[in-house]
Amino acid sequence: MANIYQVAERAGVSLATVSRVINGKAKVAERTKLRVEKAMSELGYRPNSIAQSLASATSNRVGILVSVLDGPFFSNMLASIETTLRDAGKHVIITAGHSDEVKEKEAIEFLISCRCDALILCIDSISDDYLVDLSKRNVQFAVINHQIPQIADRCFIVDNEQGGYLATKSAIEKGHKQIGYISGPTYKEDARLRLRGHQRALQEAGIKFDPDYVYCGDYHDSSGEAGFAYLHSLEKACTAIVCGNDDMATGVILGARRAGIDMPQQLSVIGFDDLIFARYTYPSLTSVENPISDMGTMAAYWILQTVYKQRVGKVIENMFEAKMVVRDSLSEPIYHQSI
Amino acid sequence: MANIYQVAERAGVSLATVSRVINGKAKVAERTKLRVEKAMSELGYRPNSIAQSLASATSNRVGILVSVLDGPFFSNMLASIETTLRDAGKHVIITAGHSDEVKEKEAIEFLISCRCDALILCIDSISDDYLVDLSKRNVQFAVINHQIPQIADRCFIVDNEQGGYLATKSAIEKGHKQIGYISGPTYKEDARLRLRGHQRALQEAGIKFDPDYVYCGDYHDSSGEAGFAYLHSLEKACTAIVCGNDDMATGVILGARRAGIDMPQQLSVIGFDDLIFARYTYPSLTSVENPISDMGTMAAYWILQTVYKQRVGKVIENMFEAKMVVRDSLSEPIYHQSI
DNA sequence: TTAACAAATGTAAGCGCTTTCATTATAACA
DNA sequence: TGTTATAATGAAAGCGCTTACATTTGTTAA
Repeated sequence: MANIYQVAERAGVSLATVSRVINGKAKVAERTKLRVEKAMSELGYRPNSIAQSLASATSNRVGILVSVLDGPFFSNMLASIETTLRDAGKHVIITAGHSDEVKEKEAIEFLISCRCDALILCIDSISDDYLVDLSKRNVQFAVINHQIPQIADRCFIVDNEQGGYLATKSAIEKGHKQIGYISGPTYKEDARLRLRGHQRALQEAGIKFDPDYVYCGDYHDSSGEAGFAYLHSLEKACTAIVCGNDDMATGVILGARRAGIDMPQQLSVIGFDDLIFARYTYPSLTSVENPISDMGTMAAYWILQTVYKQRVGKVIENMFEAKMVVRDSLSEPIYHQSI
Repeated sequence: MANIYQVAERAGVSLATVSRVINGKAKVAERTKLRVEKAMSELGYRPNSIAQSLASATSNRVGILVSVLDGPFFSNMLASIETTLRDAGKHVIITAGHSDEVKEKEAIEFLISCRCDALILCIDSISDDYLVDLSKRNVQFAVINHQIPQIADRCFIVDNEQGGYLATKSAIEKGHKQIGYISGPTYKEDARLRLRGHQRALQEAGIKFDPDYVYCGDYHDSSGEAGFAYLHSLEKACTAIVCGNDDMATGVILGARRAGIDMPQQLSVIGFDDLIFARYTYPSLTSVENPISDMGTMAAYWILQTVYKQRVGKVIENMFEAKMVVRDSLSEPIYHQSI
């Protein structure tokens, strides 16, 4: 493939001039610019991005680290990040951390050794302290789904507390009073915040919060089943179960069906995330939308603006609203209907 | 960050020697090797992969193009490709083609201009001819999910005919005789092959193939619903519907439930792909496993072997077996049970 | 001891660009 | 017309490596 010398020769200019028309920064006389462009297209010339990177000390690579690459949660986000960054001429390198602290750190080091200009991190096993340290090593990065006070400007999150609040509130509005909650692991901040929102909704409605009606799961569907079994065994049965995510809600649905419980008549179920399969469960799952894709796009814009000094016509927002997506798995409780 | 000169200086050797210990190809005396390694770790040195790429004319990048990045189908595959290639020290650049011919071609050009050493293509809108041409432009690539005779050695596919055969055969074995089929768009080879397998299973069982019992959908769930409506309206109703993929099978389930049909008692449904949500539908979906993830891994091995001349201890296979995954949506037909 | 050869290491060119600084062409004005 | 300011272009160094080739060092055998 042709290189910049050959273009320069063909256009009868120096390679510096060719470089100028490639980058469009410095000004070049219109006539010579046309000559150069003609030579470039005649030769089918494409700048060698590797040489550009080496000479300019900018790789134009953005590294993305997600905790799980397989599974539906991040795929929309990856798609929107990829689109946004590719439009800006950046390359996206994607790695998976497999929800493991060691592997996630390795992946970060891998991305750094790839000379990424910036990273987007969607992780769940790495401590805040590590990330704060990372920010001091002058590694540029954005964090999705995780709020770290010291570096809040580069964190992009959904309002988890509000999401938990809305989920429980929507159950209360249907008339539910006995509401179980299956939480994600409470060492995770998002799980804690969602639970806190749940409590606030109860309190606001004058319903006493009873810790016995909270089961702490691990965000996987099996713990949804286990949580259902636990809540089902309690003296006073729940008429609704709010879950910290959709996977666990799915587990509840499976468990409840196995127990011969009619949904939503006898039991309403609410999830969180609004994953793609929420509409395929039976009954279709009412859930809190997690705008993970918007967060990814915003993180990409933040990087374009902060790292690449591009003017993106966007206001950078760090916190995203949660919204209810109501489907069939939420209805009025049976004792309410029978009045 | 330190560069190779500083390492060389600290170790008291020339930079060529440092380069040799980095790459491990040429031999270096054990003593000097240790000195160099000591210097590297003391300086926290990491080779600059961009400079390596430029000097060696190998980018160590592999580009992946998938037709849809959002959605569950490819995410497992991406995960396994990424793991395999990262272990081999390659960087993975992922792009989406959005099932659009122009965009897919643009994406290929983008990946080429990224100087990828090789591509892995999972696409559905680009013609065979284009890919054959591409192979002549000495672009190295593997194709997943698509069989092209001229370049068969670099194509990795599931045995679609066998998959379609197995799906229908499993229905026949349960006693179904009136079996509807909802096909993917027949301009796609995989859809045609799956349908052909369906026909073979019927023929083998002595059931006459009736084209009226085939509905041609577009692989999306809405066309599953439409296909159900069509098959349901026929004089003699089907007791089982075999679908070209899981999305359409999901559409059938939704449509059938809306029509008040009991599944699987009154209607069995079989999908293809065994997507992650197959176990969450109700009834849980019997499907043909599409080993997309294994195919991705194999394509990665093929690239490591063919492009990077690495010895991978693997036999490269191009065609993968389809396997039935039986769940609740397939049962004996009602008239059979009542005997 | 020394010739002959192999192993280890060094030298230097080059990969294809960007960018600083120097130079030349052009324009503006007295 | 000559002078100066300004715009356009060119020359050349360097980004951090790899690698062909040259040189030095070490080893073996006569």
